[in-house]
Amino acid sequence: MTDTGKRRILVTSALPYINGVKHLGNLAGSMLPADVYARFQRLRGHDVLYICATDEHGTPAELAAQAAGVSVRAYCDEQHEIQKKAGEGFALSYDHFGRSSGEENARLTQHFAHVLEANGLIEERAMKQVYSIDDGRFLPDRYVEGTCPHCEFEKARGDQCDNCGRLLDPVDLIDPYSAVSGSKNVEVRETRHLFLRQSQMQDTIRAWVEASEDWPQLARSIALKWLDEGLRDRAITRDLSWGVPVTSPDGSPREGFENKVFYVWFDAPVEYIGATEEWSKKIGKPDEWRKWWRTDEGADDVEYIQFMGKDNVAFHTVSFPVTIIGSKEPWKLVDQLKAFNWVTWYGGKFSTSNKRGVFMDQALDLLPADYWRWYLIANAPEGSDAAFTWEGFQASINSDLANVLGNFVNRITKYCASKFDGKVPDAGQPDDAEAWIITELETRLPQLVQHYENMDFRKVAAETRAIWAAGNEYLTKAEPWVKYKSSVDDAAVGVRTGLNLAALFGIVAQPIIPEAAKMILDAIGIPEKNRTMNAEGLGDVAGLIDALPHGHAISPPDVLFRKIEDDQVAEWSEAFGGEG
RNA sequence: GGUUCGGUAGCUCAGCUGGUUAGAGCGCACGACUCAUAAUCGUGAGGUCGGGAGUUCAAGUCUCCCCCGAACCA
Repeated sequence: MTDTGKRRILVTSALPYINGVKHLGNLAGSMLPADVYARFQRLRGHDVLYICATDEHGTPAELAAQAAGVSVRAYCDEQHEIQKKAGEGFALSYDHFGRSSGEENARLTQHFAHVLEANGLIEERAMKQVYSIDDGRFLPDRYVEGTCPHCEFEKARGDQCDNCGRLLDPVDLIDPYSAVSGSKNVEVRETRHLFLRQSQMQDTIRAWVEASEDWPQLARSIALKWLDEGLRDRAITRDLSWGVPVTSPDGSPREGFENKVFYVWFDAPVEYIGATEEWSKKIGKPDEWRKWWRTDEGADDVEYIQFMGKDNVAFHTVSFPVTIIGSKEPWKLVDQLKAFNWVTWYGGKFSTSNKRGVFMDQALDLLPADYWRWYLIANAPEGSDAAFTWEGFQASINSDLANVLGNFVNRITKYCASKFDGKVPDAGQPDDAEAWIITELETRLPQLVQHYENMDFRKVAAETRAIWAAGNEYLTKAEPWVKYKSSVDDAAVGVRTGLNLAALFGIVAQPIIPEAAKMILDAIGIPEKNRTMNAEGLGDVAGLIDALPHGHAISPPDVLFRKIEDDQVAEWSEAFGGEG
């Protein structure tokens, strides 16, 4: 933190794989909470950089492109745009949404490989691998299929058997054949690959993990589990054409690796840095990324927070740190991790083929992004897996958004329009009701901020809702519609305070439901510069509830949230699955 | 199989280092109000905190065993 109190916060969310639109569970487990957090910290006045990207390399992308009958590059170009659009549709406020297939990532990945090798952490090793004579190439794990040596399933993939679930080595398959051409004309040949000697880094990584005492329990225990089992050396190259080429330090193709690329898990996390460099170029400051990633060039005061699903924890706490720390260069390491469990569909898995679950693009065809954002944050899979159900979704939206927030804004703005000419009333003095709401907010607003800082998203949503609910309670106490009959001035205080509360509710709603929040703040006419959640603003509650200029004109917004009807739930359950 | 995390009101969950009558939201019942998207506000019913044993002056909160669920195992 600088002496102005302005923090520099780097936020990344796990890179979604290029292969297809993500479902709500993927959204809820990394991109969405990262966005909510980034938005909050920006509103606090901090310097936030939120980076994400598509993870494009690897066998699944090649296979999908092949199935679609297009080149991998074309396939990724198309899929990247689709995912980018889906992200925009959900109002994900990336500063940059990059691509791991970009040149920045390639250069950085090659750089890391070179320095790691210079530090003795990468070595070439010979290994046996399946070679397809008809295809004229070595076959990476998933390109080989055959009979499982354990269960005799006939279509086991080289890396894993879909029948018995065991992990396999492709050379152990019985009657192997090429998944590319179907040719059985294959043989086991010796080839060479680069291995990352993670075992050498065991103690260093353990010391780093153990020093990171404030990591959440989920992240820490997964990391320590891996370390307890011992880090294994892993091959970081594959026989593919789609990926980061393996080069010599001078940039030329490495001898014997002309037809190989780095394995996707090695280059993907480097894209956090690569995407930041892409952003840097985009804003016309090609060296700016270094201030976020090089501790010797200004990144020493950066707070770096990673958001990810639990499946990614090992890569972020062990694998990628091996790369970063092993380079012995002053790169920024993660400070805080937030790991999520899964969102399930009625307790089961999302499945495209079985019509179970809603994917990001489909969701936006049904309802505005805010509806999904609210539900997924209020029910974030933090402590354990969380089940999405239409019934829970309906209850949450109708109660929290439509009844508590939407109706509050509606009732106070409409009443103001009908009785006070749509202008913030000037008359009247605060009394007990105003004192009550001030006390209420003086305890709740700091709690809200604390929950954000702790990244407790369910609590963030619950506290946000409680603040909105306090507005309704206030109106019951102030009852301007009753006072209006005896004293218009007494009623005026309640309306004025109510309008200011509506504005405040819009402000605190911004990180979670940005679009609806904007509608509220626009309707009340809050200038952009007054929409912050900084410490000074939230600290002066008495000022907050009388902040609008007296006489200022407001206009009731349209209905903010339409309720979800029972027949819609029935229809969507039919279309997307439901009721287990 | 190993490891980890869970099992608290009908539902979804909070309950930090053990300490007054175990909490919230939804749902439900009743009442109030009428500005509002039949919204809101209040009150209440409802739990032997998965089961068993133990430690302690005191356990949802610690220990052991068992049952059930979920996840991870490169």
